Amino acid sequence: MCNNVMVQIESARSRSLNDTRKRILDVAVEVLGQNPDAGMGDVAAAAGVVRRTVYGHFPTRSDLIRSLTQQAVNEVAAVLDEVNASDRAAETVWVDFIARLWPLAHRYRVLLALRRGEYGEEIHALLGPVDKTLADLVQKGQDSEVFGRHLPAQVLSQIAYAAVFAIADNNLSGENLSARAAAITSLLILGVPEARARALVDTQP
Amino acid sequence: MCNNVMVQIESARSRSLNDTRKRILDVAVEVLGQNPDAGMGDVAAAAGVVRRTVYGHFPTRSDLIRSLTQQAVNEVAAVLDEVNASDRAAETVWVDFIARLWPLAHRYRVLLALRRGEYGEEIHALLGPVDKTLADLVQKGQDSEVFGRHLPAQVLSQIAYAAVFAIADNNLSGENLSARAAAITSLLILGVPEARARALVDTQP
DNA sequence: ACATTATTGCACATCAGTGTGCAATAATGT
DNA sequence: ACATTATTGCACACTGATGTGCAATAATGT
Repeated sequence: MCNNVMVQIESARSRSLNDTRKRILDVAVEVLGQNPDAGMGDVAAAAGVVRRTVYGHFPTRSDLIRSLTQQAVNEVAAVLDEVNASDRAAETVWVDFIARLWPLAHRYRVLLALRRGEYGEEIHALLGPVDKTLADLVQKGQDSEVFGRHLPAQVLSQIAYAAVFAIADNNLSGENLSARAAAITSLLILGVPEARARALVDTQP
Repeated sequence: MCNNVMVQIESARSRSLNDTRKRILDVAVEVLGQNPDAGMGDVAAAAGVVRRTVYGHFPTRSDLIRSLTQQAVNEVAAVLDEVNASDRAAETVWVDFIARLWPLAHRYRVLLALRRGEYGEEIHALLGPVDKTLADLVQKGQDSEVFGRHLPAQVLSQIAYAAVFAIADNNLSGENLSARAAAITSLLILGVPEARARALVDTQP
């Protein structure tokens, strides 16, 4: 019974706690996205705290990476599931997906950066469901003849959405402009004719 | 004059020397391509020599990376320059380029892997001329209306040939099959209609 | 056989990053 | 004011990778 009080107290401390924790996570996404080999010290410095504090929230570098990846995957998966819930045509779903993915793409390029090197396996595992859902969507598009068959759905989906991340990455100027461009390019990759691609993108803001 | 003899002797030793050096370079491409964070020890082990021997040929890890990158860039640049020499249409040149690039793509995915993290700047510098030539080629294609304008030539070229590397990477099965698929996909990215893309790829083996 | 050179094996110094412990201090809620 | 908790500042041990030095050894060309 006394324990309940303890628990309440513990959850009461959580304001400032979650605050710094969240800031560390945010800045870690940024730092590790730019340099996957950045250490705990770099993250701490960028977050404006001392290295020791980071270890207070994440006992291990692995834990930080894990939490980081988990959050990124969760957000992407949420977008994908939400968009994929309807029974619209694969084309339409894809356009919608890219449109909502775009704001996250540049931020979460850390996912692409971390897929190689040391934590690749783990990230691949976390990313598994997303990859599968995406592959299924592309497969569905291929079955209904709206997407091309020049590559198997599994790899085609990878290339198509990797391209979106790549475009977001090489994007130093107009954000709004490139959002359209990214969507159109990904549709081209999927084998959608340019005219049709433009029509799809423009009729769904 | 005696020095000449020395020089001759020094170049006479070069059989076995260049042999191990080349093997180390070859295996380093492989190892670092799979894991960019691999150390000198890993490379040595994979090459079947002792760590000390690697340091005998490459005084520093940086030197190894540099030589590695230089070789890769040289090969890609050679292909590109050779193909780009003629005054054929941009489409045709591109298809030719991809066809000759393909055998190198999987091997030199190390280039994409190393662009982030620690040596990114240096690699970017070495890759600069290639990137520029490629951008110019795509620009030329855009000027003659055979390539799309959904993205600026500079980033479009990056996306298009990065996709080729990505396809080569996700390629666990048919090599010959994917060579065509890679070429077609890259053309789609460049805004070439699918029918035209297939025609281009098929009429130029 | 001889001389030259590449390779090996081992020891060693160095360095950067990780992770921990603990007391002092600042911020917070009540 | 008080108690609780997060943060800080330092100390330290530990690990893994880098790079060097040197003598022993194997391989090579002449």
